[in-house]
Amino acid sequence: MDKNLKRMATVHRMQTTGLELFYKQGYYNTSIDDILKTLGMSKGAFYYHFQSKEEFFISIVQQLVFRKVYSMMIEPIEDQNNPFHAIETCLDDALQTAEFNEMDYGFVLANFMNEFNGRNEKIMKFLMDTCKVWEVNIVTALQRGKTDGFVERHVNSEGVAQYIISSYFGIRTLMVNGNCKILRYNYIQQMRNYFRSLSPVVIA
Amino acid sequence: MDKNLKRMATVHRMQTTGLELFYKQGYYNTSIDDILKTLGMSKGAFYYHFQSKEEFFISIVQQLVFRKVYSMMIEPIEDQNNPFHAIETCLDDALQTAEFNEMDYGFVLANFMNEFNGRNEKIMKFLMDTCKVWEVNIVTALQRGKTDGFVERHVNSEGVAQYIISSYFGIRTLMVNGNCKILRYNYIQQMRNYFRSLSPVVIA
DNA sequence: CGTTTAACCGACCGAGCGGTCGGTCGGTTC
DNA sequence: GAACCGACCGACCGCTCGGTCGGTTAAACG
Repeated sequence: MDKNLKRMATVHRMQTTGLELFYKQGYYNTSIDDILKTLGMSKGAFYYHFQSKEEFFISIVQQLVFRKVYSMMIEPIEDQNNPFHAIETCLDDALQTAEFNEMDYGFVLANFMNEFNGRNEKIMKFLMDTCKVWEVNIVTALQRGKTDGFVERHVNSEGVAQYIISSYFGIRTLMVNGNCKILRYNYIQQMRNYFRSLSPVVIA
Repeated sequence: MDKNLKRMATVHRMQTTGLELFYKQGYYNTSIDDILKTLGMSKGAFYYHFQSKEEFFISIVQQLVFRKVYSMMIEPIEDQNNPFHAIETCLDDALQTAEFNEMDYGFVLANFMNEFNGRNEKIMKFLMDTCKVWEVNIVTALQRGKTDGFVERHVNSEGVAQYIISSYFGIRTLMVNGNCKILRYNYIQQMRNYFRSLSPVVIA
């Protein structure tokens, strides 16, 4: 038991450090030696715990990325009444994290999807799955919003979910240039405009 | 003169082939030897014409990417009356190109911005500049649209331009998963919704 | 005709990469 | 206390990559 705990702790430490470096420098631009140097560990330790660099990364996606996307991008909109309001708050929070240069897991996803596209199908599948889960959950929230009268009944929920995710991926790409604060402000403002066009008309 | 022409032709051929491979496989995943093999040329020829891989890429951005972004993403919206209609048509055309797996230069930009972010500041600058020119031109089109009565006067043109580019970058990221046709259709549909919220209210 | 030169060739270099493997060492078992 | 094992070490291997350099060739020139 104690042994098992130690093993898990080590593996987790490796994954956390790995993700941090992969996120900052990219997968292909980060060598295993880079990670090991940061960890103060050796090649032997790495290949004792993981089969290959690829398997290591996949374990990171499953153990860290997927869970974090779930807890940060999905759970906050699950039990809210007004899906538009929930989504807006959630994305604004995520962008705020991004502003302070910390890892924002929505973007981690987009980043990696761009890096692996056409280069590693196996890894792409895991990333796409995570993305799809996000999309499906937004659709669910929107559908519930329709019955609750927050969302116009005729809107195409899949389309809206895709548009939301798209704009989020895109704004994060633009934010790498700096000016994060104003980009974030403008983004939320425009998202509100967009959501307005999807809301039932208020009869004053 | 004849010599000069030949030189230019060779350089151009190298740039075109280089961009194609860089686009398909990524910059860091494409070796100079890959490109030279496709061209049927030698290392010597490459380093005769270009100082380094980096300089080679920058020349591609300046000579090909910037010009193509200009002619495909900017010019089509320059002399149109209704900016929303012009932008919609332009982006729909670009997505159609993307659907058939050809190079779509809006995405080329986003792709490379993702790849070089945090890895090569010099190259990033050139890409960001191109992006900024695109943004500025959308802003110009929107401002003109205000005076012409197509755009609500109170809208934040910079914010709208950023939101448009963001959503475009993002949808292209999603399109790498396939389902391009439906993604494109949904995207244009949602963009129309969004634009509706920015148009002057029609008094029936 | 010989000389020069732009354009190109391809063997080679050294650094860095992912991955292997023989070995070490502290703790547990019997 | 001998045998064993999980966790980890680090030298090493094969390979790829960006970049170098001493040629070669064909056309232009005088």
